[in-house]
Amino acid sequence: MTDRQQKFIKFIESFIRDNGYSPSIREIAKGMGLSSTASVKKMLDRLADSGLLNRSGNIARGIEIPEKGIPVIGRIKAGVPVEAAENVEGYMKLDRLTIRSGGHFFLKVDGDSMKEEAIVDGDYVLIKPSPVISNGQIGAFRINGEVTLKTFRQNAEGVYLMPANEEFEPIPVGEYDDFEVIGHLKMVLRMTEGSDAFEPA
Amino acid sequence: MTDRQQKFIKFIESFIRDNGYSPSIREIAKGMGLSSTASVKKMLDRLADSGLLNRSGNIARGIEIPEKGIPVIGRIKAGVPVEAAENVEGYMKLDRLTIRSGGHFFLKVDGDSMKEEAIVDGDYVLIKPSPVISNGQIGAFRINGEVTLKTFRQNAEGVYLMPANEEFEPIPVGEYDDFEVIGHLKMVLRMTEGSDAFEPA
DNA sequence: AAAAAATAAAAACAGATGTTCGCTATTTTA
DNA sequence: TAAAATAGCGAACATCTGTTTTTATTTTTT
Repeated sequence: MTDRQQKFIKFIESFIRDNGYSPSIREIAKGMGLSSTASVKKMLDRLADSGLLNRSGNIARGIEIPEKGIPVIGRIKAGVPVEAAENVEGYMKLDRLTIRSGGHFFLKVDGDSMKEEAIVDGDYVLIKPSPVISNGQIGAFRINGEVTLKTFRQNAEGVYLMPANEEFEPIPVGEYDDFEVIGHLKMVLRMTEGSDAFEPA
Repeated sequence: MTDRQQKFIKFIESFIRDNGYSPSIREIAKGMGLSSTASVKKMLDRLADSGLLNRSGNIARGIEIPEKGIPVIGRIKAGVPVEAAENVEGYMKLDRLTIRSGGHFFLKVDGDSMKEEAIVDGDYVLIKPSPVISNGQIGAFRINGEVTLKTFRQNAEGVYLMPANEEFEPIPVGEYDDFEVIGHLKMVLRMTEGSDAFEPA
């Protein structure tokens, strides 16, 4: 990718970030200091050929720039800066979930009853709503008027909600009238102190 | 918000999700089974008045639906469905980080040396690159040709990288020539089995 | 140095797109 | 029940927007 191409991409990316929709060809021309739309179109065609952006032909403001997301870095060779492209194993797009969130929600974890599962106080757990859950899966449940995160366990002795911490006792579901499977655990997310990126607004 | 308004929003949201750009008024009309663009415009104006969507007037495909993100649910009253609006404490937008990722990257955790900090094998840790780190902070380090996630500890005895697991020994930094602070921990993210939403692509 | 490719301009064109107007039917509110 | 708001249609209009064509200049490649 040439410098010039890079500049086009940057402009389009920041336009989309600022406006929520992509720029028209004339807006790109203006932004790049050009006075002809033809020049812009040629560049866009070339960028599209290279796969650096996607266009749905003839559609107004239909430019899409493929989101790479945040790099996932694996093996790192000694002496090589961690940013080195050769170490990037892939990219993680956190926003995919936001977009296709089919009723998912976060619960903020209160207490350490799932400590042995590496889920601790203050963590956010992403729950996928579902009325059923498999044996051994971790999920969110409503029992006796409270919502709790536990492992679902069902055997000959009955159904239990299992904590993952010696200090807590299994909850015998049979002893309560009020029981509901809310959903099951899909993700655990923990923000460390001073991390402002994910503050729920 | 009326049912009808809800349907408009849903259609527009899914169109944007599918295409990457918002629908034209005629496309909305078609999608909603209407034959006049005027009807659509009226509805869009009303939705915009209510703040349910944003339009930058006269701009083709300029509809934006404010992203709320994923709801964070806190206290939940007995008997109330978890989706109840009154329980939503806020919304978490995961995509904010993607956008403003200033060099952040994920490391996939290998091993259980930070188990006591509730960071386990297979977790993804988000690292903010930085050449410095405070005493007691968890960070990523390169030492002796390997990258490791540890707690940084500095006292009268020297500098150590502390594991959070009895089975591992502190690493005395002074004994190695090759040492570098890569960055510090900002987030821990764990995908549970069968969670396809965050597969690094 | 000559040929090829990239960059750019200006103008014209066609189609896509948002807006407006007049009119009617239905639903909701007072 | 009467008035007001909502929903809808169809047509006409103005603008926005992507495309194409022609020509010229600059840069890169051979």
